[in-house]
Amino acid sequence: MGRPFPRDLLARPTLDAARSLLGAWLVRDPDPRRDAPGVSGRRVGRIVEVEAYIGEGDRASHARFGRTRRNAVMFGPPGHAYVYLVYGMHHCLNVVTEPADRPAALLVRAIEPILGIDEMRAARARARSRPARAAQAAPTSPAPVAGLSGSRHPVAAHRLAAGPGLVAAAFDVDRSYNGLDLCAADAPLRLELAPDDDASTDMLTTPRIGIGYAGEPWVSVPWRFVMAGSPSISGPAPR
DNA sequence: GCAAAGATTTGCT
DNA sequence: GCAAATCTTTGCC
Repeated sequence: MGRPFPRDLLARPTLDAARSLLGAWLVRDPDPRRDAPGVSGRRVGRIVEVEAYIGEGDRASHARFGRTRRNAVMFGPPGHAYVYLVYGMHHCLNVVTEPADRPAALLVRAIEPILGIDEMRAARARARSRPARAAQAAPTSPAPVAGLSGSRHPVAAHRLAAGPGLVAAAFDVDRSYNGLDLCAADAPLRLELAPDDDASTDMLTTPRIGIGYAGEPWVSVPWRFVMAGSPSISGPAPR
């Protein structure tokens, strides 16, 4: 078992928390209460891309509407999962940051798979073959054919979670995990410190993706953080 | 009560 | 490069 991720690192200003979260591990244990039949292996990946959403004034953040039923978790204590559905089909996983009553979170945009590659492939196949609404229903979907993604070619291992919707699909994250404490050592979905503090990797910052509606300065602030050189960052596969 | 848009991904032209 | 898929949430009447 790895070391649970310290909540203190997430209770700080979100841009600082982002640099701590980059490189951390996301761990997903089997969860028989809600998993599809056949899910038995642990999934582990290294977070290589996150985006910061900070405060009610951030016109790109869901918190811009003030506290609502959807975003209530963002207003809660740090270290919990904020999960929502975008475009009616994809789930997105966020890690809440900053002290309670200050709505902020980090969107997990990409993960480098470490363990449980086959389980991730199977989960992505399931996510594609059923509507998002059924994701929360009882675990009755049939086990998919191992190794097939539904496309002509199997997805390369390093691209399995290379995007926010793909992270949720590969790790079987849906709204049933909204509010879950990701710093708890016994949570089925949780954060862990990387075994070796990998300070060798450089971090890059860029503007956030897919928030053109927010206008300036929000479309330009460099609040997207990526591990330089990772083959698993979102978007077209890097050469 | 209804219309519109969205922190995306995929496949086809 | 563009559009479709899909459904919840927000905003306005």
